[in-house]
Amino acid sequence: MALDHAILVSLLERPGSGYELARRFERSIGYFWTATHQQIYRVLKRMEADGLLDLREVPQQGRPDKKEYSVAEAGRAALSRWLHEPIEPESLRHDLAVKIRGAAFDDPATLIGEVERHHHVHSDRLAHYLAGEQRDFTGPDAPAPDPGRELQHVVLRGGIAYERMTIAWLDDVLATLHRLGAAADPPA
Amino acid sequence: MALDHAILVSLLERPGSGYELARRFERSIGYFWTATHQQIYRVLKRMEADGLLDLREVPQQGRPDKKEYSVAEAGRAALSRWLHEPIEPESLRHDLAVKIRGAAFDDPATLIGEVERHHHVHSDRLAHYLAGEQRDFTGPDAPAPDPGRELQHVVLRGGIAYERMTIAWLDDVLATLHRLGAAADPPA
DNA sequence: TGCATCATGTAATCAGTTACATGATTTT
DNA sequence: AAAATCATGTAACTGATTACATGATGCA
Repeated sequence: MALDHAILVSLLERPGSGYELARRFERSIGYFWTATHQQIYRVLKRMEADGLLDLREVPQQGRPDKKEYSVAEAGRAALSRWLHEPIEPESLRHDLAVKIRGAAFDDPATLIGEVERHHHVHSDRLAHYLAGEQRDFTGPDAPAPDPGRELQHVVLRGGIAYERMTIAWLDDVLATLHRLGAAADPPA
Repeated sequence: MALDHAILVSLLERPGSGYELARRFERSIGYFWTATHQQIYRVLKRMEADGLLDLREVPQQGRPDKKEYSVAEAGRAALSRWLHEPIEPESLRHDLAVKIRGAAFDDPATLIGEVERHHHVHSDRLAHYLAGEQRDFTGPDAPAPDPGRELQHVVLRGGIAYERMTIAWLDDVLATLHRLGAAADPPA
């Protein structure tokens, strides 16, 4: 149930509405935990009912009221408890790896376009992370470091390392697929 | 629904029972896709009912019959269709990253033991992958390469790269946690 | 005698995704 | 006039996890 904890962390960093949280889950915290707005609304409601979150209805002109959630004392305690519990190192779920092994039973060249597409997506993500790192941590206009920011930065460095590793591996995959294609289908 | 496809790939590589598949999902294919036996039995039953798999009941002495599944023509076609469809590059679900950001609201030193534990697990996995690579692909007793094995190898190289990257990142995380601890709690 | 392994499953619950639904405001 | 953004939700479905359940064989 790490979505609960991801929400607690995000709301401790800054209180906000379900909508705002959903947007944060598209960037920032979403780099390492995803959730859709439907899921978020459901969980917020449950956590508020359980007393983990406080709710403040903010009336707005011409718009539906905004429900701003913040972390209640019980929520903070729940997060702390979770931080002290060991968690399992996660196991991967990697569709592309399944596809690559499956390609042995089809034409490996089928996958070249797909792998290139993934390569492109990961290159974009890397560029995006690096820009964010520059803006928020290493650039001249970055705010002064404090423990919270240091921890955010080390997590972002993890994302950067992951994207770099993935890109290098996809290069390896592409080279392998081309090699197999060339062997099966030698030039005239 | 990539579990279906992971099962198809595994059964194409070698037919087997639910029990055998469950064990393969603890190693080999399980390096990049996890599933428990309960899940596997359920999915096998459904896929057999849908005509994607063939079932052969193998009577055994003193033991319950073994149900050996193999891929039917329709299953092969379904796999091929899936290989030609684009899939979304997966988004991460990384509990530990959530914890690290959460540590800003608790004592960061809490996490040192946890991070060391993960470091240990990933080091073990890396050693295990490297031994497997030696045994199956690069060592003197490794079978001759063919396209299927080349693809298995490139997937394994991905696992190795992932573990190496993760270990290096966890070193970075540990150094960061120690630095924060030292700053908060200077030596006497 | 007890534990691990082989071999199979059901039931209940929880988490996550997809589709549907509404309605105002702001920007192009 | 249309599209994007702000803001909230329900309902149905699918997928994954956890707990429970059975029973033989073989090893220490």
